[in-house]
Amino acid sequence: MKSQGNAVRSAQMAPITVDEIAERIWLSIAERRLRPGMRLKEAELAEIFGVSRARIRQVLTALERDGLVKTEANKGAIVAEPSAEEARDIFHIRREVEQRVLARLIGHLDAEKLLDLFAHVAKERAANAANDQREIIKLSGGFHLMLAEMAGADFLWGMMRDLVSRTSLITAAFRDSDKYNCGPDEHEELLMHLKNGDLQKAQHAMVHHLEHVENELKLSGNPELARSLKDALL
Amino acid sequence: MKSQGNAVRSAQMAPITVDEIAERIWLSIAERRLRPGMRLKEAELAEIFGVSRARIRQVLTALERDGLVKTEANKGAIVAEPSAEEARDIFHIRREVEQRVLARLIGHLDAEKLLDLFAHVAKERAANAANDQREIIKLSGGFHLMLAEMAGADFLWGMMRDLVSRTSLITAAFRDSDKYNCGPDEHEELLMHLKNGDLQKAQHAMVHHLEHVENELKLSGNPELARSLKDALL
DNA sequence: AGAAGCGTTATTGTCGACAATAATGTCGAC
DNA sequence: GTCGACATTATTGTCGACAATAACGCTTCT
Repeated sequence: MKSQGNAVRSAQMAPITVDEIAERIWLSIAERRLRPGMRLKEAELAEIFGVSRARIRQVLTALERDGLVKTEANKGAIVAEPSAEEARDIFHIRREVEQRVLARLIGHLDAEKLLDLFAHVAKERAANAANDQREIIKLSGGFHLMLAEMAGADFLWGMMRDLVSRTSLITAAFRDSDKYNCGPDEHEELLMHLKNGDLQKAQHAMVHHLEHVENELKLSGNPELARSLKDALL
Repeated sequence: MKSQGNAVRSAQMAPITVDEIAERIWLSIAERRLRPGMRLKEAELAEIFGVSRARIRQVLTALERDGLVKTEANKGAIVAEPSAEEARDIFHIRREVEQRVLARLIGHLDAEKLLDLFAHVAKERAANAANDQREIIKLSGGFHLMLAEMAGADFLWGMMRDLVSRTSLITAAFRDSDKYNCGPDEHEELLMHLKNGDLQKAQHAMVHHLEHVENELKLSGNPELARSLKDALL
């Protein structure tokens, strides 16, 4: 079929932004619709999203910064293929960063922010009830990002965006079950400790939460199981 | 004066790469020739380096990723203005990442790599003796990056590149003396522990080293001293 | 039949020109 | 004289076209 309208997005509507495209791709990776090793051709993406290649190039640069894709000079971009070792590094560093976020947050945390956080967890719960995978993924990452944002620490926020992205990829690559496991219960428990102003317990809950997520992955044994075409075919 | 040759780099020589331009700017920032808050106009940079604006745009994107510049939509890029709090966050995270690097490195470290590391420190010593600031800066960061690279951990290496860049900026912004202080002695001490295969001592030396660097900065008291015009005039 | 060299095609990299936006300066009204 | 609206300028954002490079298939020789 050679098309009648060549782009998915029709003509005169407001063009999609770089961030929106990046999020769409991120979600596709997290949902395992885009698998590690898959090729991301610029022209193809440009057509799909109805934008110029220059836009797509910015998207790919951003995705590479967040560890979701890997680009090689003159060879284009593929969905990144994290190793189990790398996954452990990421979780290790993430635990440290998240603890720092909490330490910085506990200072300037007011009633309003706490309410927003609880409201966010409520949304997570709703998404879980509705079994809306895409929303679950977005909100799970969003919770951790929200903490970093409220902490008012730009550097840590940037780190967290990176780490959340990479965690999404890792989860997509190494979980075996289909249920996404950054559940609202542990988030809420964390919030209770924050509400009480107990940094130590909050940090402990955070570490436990992240270890829980990590332990549900099959990072043991085989370093990386067949995901790309070449791996699948030997 | 309206010029006779409009670019600094003459015509038919091989064009400078994005990475080279980024390094030049990084060094200028680390040497305090470019101060925090200074505006980086694309056209200006394009002229200086004799490349197109598209190239410069890539450079600025990379520099932003490493925390050296901050860009605002439709308003261009300026040299980043780190706060003292941010500086402390960065050192805190850097200590954790560096320890992880060492833990990963200690496994596959052979005689050849160790020799390369000692050779690198020797170069640092030579640069210090010659008082070559630019070389000192490059080699100091390079040592830490070298450790990450030898550890074979891509993720940690990316983190370290980011952290080293940001540390350079912080050092430029907050040190009062002119002598650069990531000295070869402490690097060599670290190597001795690595040579002995003593991870604990190596990590301890690393933490001590980084704390030493941090403590030589004036991060106390005033959150950030006047650097931009608006700060200077209140 | 297999492999190496070559031409073709597909894909990424680069650039210059134009559009959109924000900053600046100017004029006029009160 | 000062404030506000408007025109002008400077700067960034976007795009389409072209160049460079790498992947692929084909032919040919052994």
